[in-house]
Amino acid sequence: MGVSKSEFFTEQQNQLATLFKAMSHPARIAIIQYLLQVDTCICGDIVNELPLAQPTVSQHLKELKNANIIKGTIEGTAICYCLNPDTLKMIEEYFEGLTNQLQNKCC
Amino acid sequence: MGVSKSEFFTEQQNQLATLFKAMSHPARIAIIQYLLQVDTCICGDIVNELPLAQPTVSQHLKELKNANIIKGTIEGTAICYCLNPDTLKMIEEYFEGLTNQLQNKCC
DNA sequence: TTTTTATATCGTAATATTGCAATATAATAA
DNA sequence: TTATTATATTGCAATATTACGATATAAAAA
Repeated sequence: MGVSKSEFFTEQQNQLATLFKAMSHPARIAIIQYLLQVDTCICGDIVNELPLAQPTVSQHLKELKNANIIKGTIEGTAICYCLNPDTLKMIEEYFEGLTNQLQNKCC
Repeated sequence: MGVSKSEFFTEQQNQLATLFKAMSHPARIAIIQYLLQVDTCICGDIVNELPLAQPTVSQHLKELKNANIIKGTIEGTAICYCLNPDTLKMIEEYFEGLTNQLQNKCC
């Protein structure tokens, strides 16, 4: 059907899946890595950094913003995008807990 | 077009995107969490744990296996699935490096 | 051998994602 | 005011994902 049966899973499971979906495209990974690499948050040249047309980049930025992975504030005619440390920290802590729990297992 | 222009991105960016795509569905998050919770790796009852039909679960397991997030070994008539600590540790370390780099930024 | 049990694969319908041209919007510059 | 510049939205074609019934496979049990 193409529809995730999200109503059968917990809210946490759906939230995590949404976060990972936002990061499941190389262009969006590239955006994250670019925002990490630049010194300042006053950007506005993300479109030129990617091998994709402007509407496509805009769409990817929107998805990252919806997932709270990046923040965008209007800066005159440009828009200043930067990473959201809270969200990334949250994901890090999830994997930290995951690997910690794993250490007590077999495999 | 529906086709990711993966050839324009680095191998690392594509690999990360593939990993996150494998984790971008609540059923697959549920599988990971279930494998983490059970004491032993001798499983084979994952189908009963999920609110999805057997072919659907089989498909999700295949995707997690392709992404190297879980390992499956034949155990008689059943199949023993367990998490792959190496892959999960790798993702954890990626986010660790990411949040460490973020601490020196503004925002 | 036949049956049962566990899992995989095929085929297909419903829906989602990706990408971009065209166009809209909205702020600044001329 | 009329450009110009930066970004967003719309519409749509190509492709991918999700789900599952039907069926296949393959090992163990009867």
